[in-house]
Amino acid sequence: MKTLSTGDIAQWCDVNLRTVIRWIEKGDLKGFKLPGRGNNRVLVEDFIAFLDHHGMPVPEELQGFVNNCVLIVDDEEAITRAIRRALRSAGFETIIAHDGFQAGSLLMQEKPALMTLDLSMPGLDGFSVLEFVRQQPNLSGLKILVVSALDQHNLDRALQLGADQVLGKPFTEQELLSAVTGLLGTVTQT
Amino acid sequence: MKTLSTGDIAQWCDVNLRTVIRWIEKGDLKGFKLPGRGNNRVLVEDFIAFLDHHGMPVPEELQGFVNNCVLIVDDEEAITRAIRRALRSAGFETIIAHDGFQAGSLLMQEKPALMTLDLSMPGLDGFSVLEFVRQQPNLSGLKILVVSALDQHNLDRALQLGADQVLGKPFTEQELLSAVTGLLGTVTQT
DNA sequence: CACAAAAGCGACATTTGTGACATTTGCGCT
DNA sequence: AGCGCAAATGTCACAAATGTCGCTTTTGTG
Repeated sequence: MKTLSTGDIAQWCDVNLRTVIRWIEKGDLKGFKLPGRGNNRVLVEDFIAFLDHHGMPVPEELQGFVNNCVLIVDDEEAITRAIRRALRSAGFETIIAHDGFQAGSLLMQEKPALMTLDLSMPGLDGFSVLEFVRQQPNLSGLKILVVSALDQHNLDRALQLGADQVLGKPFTEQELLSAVTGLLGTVTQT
Repeated sequence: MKTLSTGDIAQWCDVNLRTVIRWIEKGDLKGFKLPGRGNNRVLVEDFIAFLDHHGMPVPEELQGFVNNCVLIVDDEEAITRAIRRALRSAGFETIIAHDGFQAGSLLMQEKPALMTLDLSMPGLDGFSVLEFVRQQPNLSGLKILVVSALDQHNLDRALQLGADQVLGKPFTEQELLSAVTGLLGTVTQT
């Protein structure tokens, strides 16, 4: 659990220390205070989220902390393997969940940057997953890519419920990769 | 009753050991001194209270199963309400999950001390949940109480797969409470 | 008992927070 | 473009908090 001081951040952002403190005070940048006089600390992941959110470049020293993990949720082994192969070759970490319980636990445990979600898994309603996830404040950074064979109406509904992007089945490897890199784009190059 | 040394805390907080000692000296962080030359020790609960009080993030390794929180997994509203009512009156915290995804996420997020699990929920195979949970090393402290209307053969199988106890449906409030307190008894006393 | 690793401590170096004030930036207006 | 205003950012000095270093003592492990 690495943290950064205001001074570190001031250097990375090429900005005055005073300004960093103001960002934190105003809530733009998430941080917390040490007991003493309230010296500020920022979790690396929060800092990266901050950079990402403002389209700022991530310093090389912090590249290692960039989260490029993708959770693949689908009950069909064939699909998950295909997606994993494509994403791995593009340099992403992957985890696979074959049912709702695994999906939920792995999501909370591994905190992936993106989840691919099949809407129609037996016993798991993709829409209620979307609703549930979007209610969790600490998953706010999670990108969701819905992958489904359902019609446009259902895809639209998924978007409305909080999916970041949808992909109809069948899809090409190209389409998948461009969707994922589009969502994680600025952060993932190694 | 686990304790932490100043070095541990220094690592968790990403802060210098010297600073931790100063926090303790100043009374910000509650601790006690060993006989020798006064090496410091801090109770985990005091440390967590300290982190909490200052809005600092709690390392995941420490938030495991030191609570009296029970996760109730069942798709039938009536059942979950009944269980919750019984457990609440006995002083337990409760969370409810109505499907597999919620169960998985809440399990990892809240780290309850015990989970009641229905074996036959639509779309969620209780047995595979047992298998999955018992494979996760950081869930080793979790107690699982299986609640099911299935026959003895299936209950035995659940026990074999890692359930700590089973309870046939229907059950009385008494039976439920004695099962839960039996499992948590030794762990939750504070 | 011996040895390695961790912890305490003092002195000193460095960083950080704060307030008051100067400077720059963004933006609408003429 | 020029102007003016408000918001954001930079500057500076000082006090407080935190980090560093070297050394000693304690604790952990065989």
